[in-house]
Amino acid sequence: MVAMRGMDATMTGEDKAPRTERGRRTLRALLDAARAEFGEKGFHDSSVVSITSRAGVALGSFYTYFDSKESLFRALVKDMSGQVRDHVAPVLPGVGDQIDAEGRALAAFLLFARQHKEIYRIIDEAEFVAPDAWKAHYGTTVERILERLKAAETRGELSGPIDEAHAWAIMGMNVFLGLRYGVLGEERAVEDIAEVVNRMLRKGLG
Amino acid sequence: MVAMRGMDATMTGEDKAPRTERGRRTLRALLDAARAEFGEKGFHDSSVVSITSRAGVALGSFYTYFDSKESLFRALVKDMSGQVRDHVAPVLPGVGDQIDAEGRALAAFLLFARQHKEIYRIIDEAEFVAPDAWKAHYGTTVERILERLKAAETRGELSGPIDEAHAWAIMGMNVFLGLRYGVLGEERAVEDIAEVVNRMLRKGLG
Amino acid sequence: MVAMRGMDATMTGEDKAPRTERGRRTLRALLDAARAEFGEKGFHDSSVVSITSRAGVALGSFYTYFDSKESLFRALVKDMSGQVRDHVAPVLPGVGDQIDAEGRALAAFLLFARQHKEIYRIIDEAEFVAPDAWKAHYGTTVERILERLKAAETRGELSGPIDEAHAWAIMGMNVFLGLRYGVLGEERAVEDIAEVVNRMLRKGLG
Amino acid sequence: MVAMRGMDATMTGEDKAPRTERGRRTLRALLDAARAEFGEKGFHDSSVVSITSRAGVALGSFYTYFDSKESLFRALVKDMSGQVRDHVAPVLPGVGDQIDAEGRALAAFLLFARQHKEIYRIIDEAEFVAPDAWKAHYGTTVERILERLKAAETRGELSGPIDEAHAWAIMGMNVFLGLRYGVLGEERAVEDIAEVVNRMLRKGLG
DNA sequence: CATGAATGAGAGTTCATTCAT
DNA sequence: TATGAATGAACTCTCATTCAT
Repeated sequence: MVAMRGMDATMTGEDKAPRTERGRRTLRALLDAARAEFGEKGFHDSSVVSITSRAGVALGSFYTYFDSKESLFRALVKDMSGQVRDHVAPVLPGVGDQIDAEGRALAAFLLFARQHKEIYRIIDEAEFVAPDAWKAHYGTTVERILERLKAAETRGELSGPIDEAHAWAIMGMNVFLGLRYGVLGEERAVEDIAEVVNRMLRKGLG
Repeated sequence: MVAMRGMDATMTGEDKAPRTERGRRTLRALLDAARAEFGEKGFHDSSVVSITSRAGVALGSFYTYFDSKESLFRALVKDMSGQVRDHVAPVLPGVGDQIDAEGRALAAFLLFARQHKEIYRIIDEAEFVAPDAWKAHYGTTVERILERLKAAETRGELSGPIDEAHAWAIMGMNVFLGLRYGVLGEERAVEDIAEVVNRMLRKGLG
Repeated sequence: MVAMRGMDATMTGEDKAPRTERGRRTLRALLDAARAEFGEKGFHDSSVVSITSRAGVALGSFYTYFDSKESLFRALVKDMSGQVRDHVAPVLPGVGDQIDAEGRALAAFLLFARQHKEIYRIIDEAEFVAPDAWKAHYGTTVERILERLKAAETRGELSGPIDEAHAWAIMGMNVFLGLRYGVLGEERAVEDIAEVVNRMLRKGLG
Repeated sequence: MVAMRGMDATMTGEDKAPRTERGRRTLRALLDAARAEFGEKGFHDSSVVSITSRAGVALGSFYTYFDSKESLFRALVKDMSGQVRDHVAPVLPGVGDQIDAEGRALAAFLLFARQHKEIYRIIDEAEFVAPDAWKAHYGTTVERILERLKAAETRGELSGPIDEAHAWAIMGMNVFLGLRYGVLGEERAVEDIAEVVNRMLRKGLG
């Protein structure tokens, strides 16, 4: 992904790891509190005091585990990005061709978004707060989509030529459908939405 | 859309309108400075002092025209939302069917995004800073797309049934393609991208 | 009044007098607006813009007539102080002795306070905003009371020796009774209150 | 009144209480600094920076203990109101009748005012800055006076009928005598002033 | 490891006053 | 005289981060 050059997806290992069981519990509590807080109020209206008080730990303890409010946010974005991946990956192999698989992936993503509505607020805000993590998220997502499409093209399932733009287009569709039918409203079945896309991808609208 | 042409969406309702020519110049300077500042640094890293100093006016003058930093941001979002609309609308009528028209719309949008790269930072951040303006932007955008698709369906140009999900899918594609090929990189011609989408919408990928 | 040394009761003639009829009307409008504004909101929560807009004149016009917000306030305090005096003085001569006269004075003052409830807010706040005007008000008031009492003592109406403390005591009674039965509530007739004081002054409570 | 003795009226309900000894010291320093600052300069000319710098603590520490400049002022008014009460109450029981007792109360109040000259500036300004605390102060003061007078009337010490107006009259006398002979000048002995009032209340001026 | 008081840079906002028109 | 835009000093309050206990 040429445009993604410069993204730093490898900034793992910052922040301090807990060494005791008690420490592990405190860290967990902080992460959960942060996810709720950032999801509800956004990065700037969230405060470290509020996060620690949600977590039931002392203010100072925050800095035992994180270097800064930003570094916690970054950790959260990476975590959620990974979770999406882990949630969607298992449904990709299955009956049917790649277009069917993309439909299943969208359905799985919609389900995930419904269970974790805060994901949009957090990942979207990463554009401003943690640009590297944000670029990493969308960069790897689009790369994965493109690889799948290329492989399908090679297998003759798609009438190419497939290029990067297709992957961006599909990611955009998924993101906005996830926003609309995952977060903003749940009035339609995820399979229904997946079917709409499936038809579009298979035969177009014409 | 036509009804919107020329109307100053920036100063609707809130904030005070200037009564003299000098005041009009000051207001213009503030809006321009704000667009640049917010586009470069985002809402929270932008400051009113910095905006006024860019604009070459005194700090206090800001509050002659705007109630708050937020209200300026809101005004800007509405303004840019209107500009996108005004930029895209003229290309919609033309030769070919609705799918061709959507392709032209995307190309026009890409050109606009290239000329106004700050639009993404500003409209995206509105999700957090001015949620109402943000919802209004995407809400009217999707409505307009849906109307066009429905009309085309009625004309028999599209093999329905068309529903809201199609509009969201198309908006998502456009937004992410605009981000990728309008803002992040300009290595491909806008017609090229439009053609990719055109093919997808016309015949799918199958 | 030894303690009042230093008060500047003579600062008349500051501010600019209007020379035209139109100017006279503007000045009048400003004074009326100021009285209402200061009475409602107090000095610090009142603003020059608000006063001028109440008066229906332009902001800049304020400085055509007053040097500053404070100087307007000072003018108002002197004005109201004079009005109290002018309202009470006429009732002093009359049937009965000096104690009767003091009762009539209190009744007249209560009536005035009921018609001009803002007087308390304005004169009380003068302690902080225009100390000289405040000292002048209470200084001349107490002097006038003391003179009357001394004269009555000379006439044999009072069993002396009368001194300054009596005057302060009576002024204090009047001020607090005016606050209670003039401003805070009007449930008792002013003659009723005057009668209570009359009895106290005539025979005490014992 | 007795029930009030020793209780910290300063920290009732609002504002945060310190949990450590160090915190207690900081809070104390802030309160002392505030009393001096407000007493000298009044509420509006006092600033939080100035108060904290007097107290020798950082600006931010102010907000560890108080919600706002106003809330500190309110706390101070309540505190001083309580202190007056606690200072005067002990002298009420004693030899003689209720009129003697009121004289002792006035003398005690004068002494207190001499030691705490800032009390007038602070309580008077509360009319504008903390109206509730101001009303509470004068309301409870007048109630207590009225109760004492009624009880004395019942015991046959006073020739009634006593009503609320008497209490307001006496409070007014005390307040203005306290201002004149407690704050503005100390040239007369407090017993002297008390004696003047004693005679007035016992036999009137007639 | 946990605690919470202390710190202070920095931000947004107000408004009396000035002044060009 | 009247107007209202322009000015900028001054102020309150926030909050991420540090550190002594």
